[in-house]
Amino acid sequence: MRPTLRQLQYLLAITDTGRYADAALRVNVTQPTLSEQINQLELELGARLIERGRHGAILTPIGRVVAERARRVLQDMEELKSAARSGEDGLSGRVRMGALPSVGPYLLPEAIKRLHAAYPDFRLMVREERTAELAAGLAEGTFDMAIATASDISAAQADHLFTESVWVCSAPNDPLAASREPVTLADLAGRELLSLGRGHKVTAIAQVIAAEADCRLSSEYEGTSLDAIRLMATTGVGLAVLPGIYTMREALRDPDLMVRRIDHPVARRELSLLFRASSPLADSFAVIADALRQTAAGFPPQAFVRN
Amino acid sequence: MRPTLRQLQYLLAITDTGRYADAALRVNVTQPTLSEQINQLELELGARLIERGRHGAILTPIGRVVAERARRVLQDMEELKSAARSGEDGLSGRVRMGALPSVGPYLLPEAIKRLHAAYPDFRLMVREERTAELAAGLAEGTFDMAIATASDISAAQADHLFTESVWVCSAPNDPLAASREPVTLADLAGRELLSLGRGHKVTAIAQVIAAEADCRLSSEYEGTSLDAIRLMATTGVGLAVLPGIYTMREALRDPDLMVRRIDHPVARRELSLLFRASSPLADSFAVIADALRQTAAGFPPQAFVRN
DNA sequence: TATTTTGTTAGGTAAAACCTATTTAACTAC
DNA sequence: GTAGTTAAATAGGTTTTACCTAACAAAATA
Repeated sequence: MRPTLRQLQYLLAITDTGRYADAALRVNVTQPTLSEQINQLELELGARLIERGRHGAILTPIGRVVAERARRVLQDMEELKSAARSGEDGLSGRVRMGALPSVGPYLLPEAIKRLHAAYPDFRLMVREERTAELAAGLAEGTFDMAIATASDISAAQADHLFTESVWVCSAPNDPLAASREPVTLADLAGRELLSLGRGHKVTAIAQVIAAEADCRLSSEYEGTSLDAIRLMATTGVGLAVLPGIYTMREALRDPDLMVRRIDHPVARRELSLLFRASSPLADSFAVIADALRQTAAGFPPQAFVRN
Repeated sequence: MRPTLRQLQYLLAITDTGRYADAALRVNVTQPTLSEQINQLELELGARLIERGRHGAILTPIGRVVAERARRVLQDMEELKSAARSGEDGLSGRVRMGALPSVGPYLLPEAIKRLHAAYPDFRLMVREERTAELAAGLAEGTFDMAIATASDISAAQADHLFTESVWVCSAPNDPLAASREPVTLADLAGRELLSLGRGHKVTAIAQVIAAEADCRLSSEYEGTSLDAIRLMATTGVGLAVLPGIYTMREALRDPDLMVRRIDHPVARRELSLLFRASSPLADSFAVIADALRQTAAGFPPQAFVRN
């Protein structure tokens, strides 16, 4: 692209030295080269920039404003280079993560804090989406990575994080509240289950459980957030089906709610860190996955299923 | 200079289209060229910018910040180009003028106003200096032009503007105040003349007159501005020697001062617009000189010597 | 008039940027 | 699981251009 950056450098060298020969020395070319390139620059810009003569080289008024702007262009380029260089080692820059809304708010704040402490230049931009949107965003490049169930997004590469248990929550006066032991599917027979709206992973799990246990899944009271269905459960309209991490973080401390783990092979959710196989951020993913696992390790063990 | 502006353009084309082939089309090169240049860009910056694959081209986090900065660099370059183009026709930009302090304040404000009305993009930067500094500044390129006496700065090319008459001013009770006719040198014999400090053109003229008329030039009360020596003259300590334009603009309306023209071939000052012969601003100089002459034409004719 | 200083012009070379054609890689479809 | 499709990468050759050395022209000084 004309003018060339090099031509601008030449112009500045002449501006600073006031003499072609000295300027040529400074930019490590011969004086004729400089002369030719400056002529070309003037031709391209359609303006006389330099007044030549025995006195050396003097800038014209236009030459002065061009030189000033040239300085700025070169400065910007230097900044670009150093910005690129800053990302050389370790984690840095803005990495975009997609996360299921049933994990993100309860796991990521702490994990981000942990990562930020170790890598101050690192910024994780999180956006909550449902499984289908995460898959699409990952494919298109809207996300660099995502936290979701690996089996739902087969196109991506997965780094397994942990397997959540699934819990059922009821009002304290509910018959289920009589025990704290894990419930069997038989205990749920005929009951009404509450879950998030269509498209959410927890809803998909609740659907499978509902089919197995022969109970209905509420479509009348579809919640939009886990907090919403938790609060519905406290009123006794049904049983909230909640994932382990959320249950430990939010439901356990609610005195108006009783929680019991569901004891069944299908009542689990394997969460992984997902990314495109072609992504060059492999090292970063390992570090981030570690941070997420460490954060998860801080939760009560009941939140997870061993292995 | 690496990276090249063209490489940045290529990066942006890929950023916008998300596909090498489409990007190549947009920047009018073939896909392999693009591929090679981007590889080189990555090598130069030492960072992976693009994640390639069947899905097309997706930017890495570092790639995103580099692309953002690239946009800025190219934008700055566009601005540089249009800045250069803006000076193509007529007067524009910041032209630096040097002027004798005995002309500048009394002639230039009006001339600048006139020029600015005709050429809105034009800015004249004026700096007042004595003859020697004007000569040096013109040679070094500190000034694009100067208003001074051509014969004093022979190295420069001159465009004659006008020839000022020289006046002598006295207190109203001075014997010289008896008439309004031009004074001869005989009238000044034995008197004390007041002028600016050493190095000023008006002082040089006063010195010649003092030598011819056999009178002293005050070194005890050397003024630094024409206003200062005018005020000294009103106190009766001596006769102020003042140039025509200043006399018309400032001295004439002072009721405590009588002014008379000096009638002698040496009592004149030829002022020219001076510039380096090599300066490419020849067209501009003609326009500026015209504006100065027109401004001068607005003064009373006594300020000047015909021819 | 000779000399020095400063930038320009000429002619040739080596590096780069590009091109066409081909190859590789990773999905998709049958 | 093979064939087809759609991306980008590689190979080999051509053109452009940035650069060099050498010779030249202009202007100022000795």
